[in-house]
Amino acid sequence: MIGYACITLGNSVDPLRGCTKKNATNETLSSVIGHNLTSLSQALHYNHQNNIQLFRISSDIIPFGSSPVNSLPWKDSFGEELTSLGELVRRFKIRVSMHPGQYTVINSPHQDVVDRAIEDLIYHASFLDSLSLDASHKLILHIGGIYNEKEAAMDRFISVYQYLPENVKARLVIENDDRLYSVADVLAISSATGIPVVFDTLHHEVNPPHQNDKSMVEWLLLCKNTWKRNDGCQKIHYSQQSPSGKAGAHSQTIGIEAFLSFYHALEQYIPSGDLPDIMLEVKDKNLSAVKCINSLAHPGKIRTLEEEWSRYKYNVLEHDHAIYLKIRALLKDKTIYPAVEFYRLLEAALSKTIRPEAADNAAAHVWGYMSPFATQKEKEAASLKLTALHNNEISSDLVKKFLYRLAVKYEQTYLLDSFYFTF
DNA sequence: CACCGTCAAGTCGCA
DNA sequence: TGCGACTTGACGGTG
Repeated sequence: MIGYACITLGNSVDPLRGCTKKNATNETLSSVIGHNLTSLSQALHYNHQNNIQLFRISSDIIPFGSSPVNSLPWKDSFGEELTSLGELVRRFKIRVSMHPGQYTVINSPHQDVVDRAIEDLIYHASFLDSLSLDASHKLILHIGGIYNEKEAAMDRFISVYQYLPENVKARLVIENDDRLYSVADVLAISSATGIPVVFDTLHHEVNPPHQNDKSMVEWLLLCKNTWKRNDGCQKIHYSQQSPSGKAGAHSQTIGIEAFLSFYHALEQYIPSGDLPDIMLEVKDKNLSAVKCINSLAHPGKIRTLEEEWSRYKYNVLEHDHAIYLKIRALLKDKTIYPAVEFYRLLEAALSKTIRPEAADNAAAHVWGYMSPFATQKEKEAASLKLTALHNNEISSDLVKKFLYRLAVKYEQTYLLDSFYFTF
């Protein structure tokens, strides 16, 4: 399976809400939780409709879930919602996970930090428990800090682990990070504790073991051995270096070519029924998940690519008119399934900078959906905005927001389902 | 309504 | 001892 983390781009899932500590009244918390559970339900439906069976639930689903700031008995007051969310997860056969961030540290020398970290793990595990999910739905944790003494810090991790509640231990898996604990370190902790290891490809590239005597696939296979029957199949994190960012920064999108060569390398060592679940960590989230899934579909349907094209076409148009025409031509032949070539062209277009004339052209196409219904006032506003965009006097974001409001008003679902307003 | 500083968390490097 | 950087997306106050 291939999946993505926390956020579903596009217009089919309402973003999660949050609040600050000082605004965290019971009323606010309750309304945010209600909203967020609805959002999760939307995400599960989106994933199901798009053949995505791997999804990370955001730690922010319950604001201040492990803090005294939130004393709401949310498991009870949202019991029905949680039960039906769990049913959805099982019905859709989606494997979910949660991933406390870098600030949840159980190997700290400070007892209060450890206590809060344990509370945080309990919160995460109890959220998954509240959905009645089995132990293959995991909780991913980094090892923590080093504190000038790595051996001792690793020992502390191991001894704290022993005393974690059973429902946390049943779900806990550990991951190599991009600075401190390499896959070799994490495997050492795994052999002392039996905790399964999530292999993170980019962290491994940025922070390889000191004695790096193995290929990436060999390390990945060692991690595979740490997954036992009840844990479900091996999970890994896959991401690519952002060309513009610092080392370890995630890319905007998953480059399909590099992804496929990685995947095909795995296929040479692992039988197809036993390949790991791959969590993509990437800025464009579900968009890359769909891309990778479609690119691996072996008898793929051209219809799937046509639907993808309908979502991306105006984004492509505003980046590169020539590629827009190329993709249109590529999808003319309904007897083939040119997924990889399609995404290659898509990536080529979207990586180009937008020129004002092209942005104007795309906006004019989009405006064409609304213009038959628009009021005189809206027509005048549109004309002004499009001209200003053409002359590079206003940002295309501004024009998109204007067009988005009209698309909502006139219920242009074709546009609302597209990514034109997304990025 | 656009903009941008702030918020949460813990560690680590550097004064 | 203390402070800023690091990370992330949304909040929330300002203009």
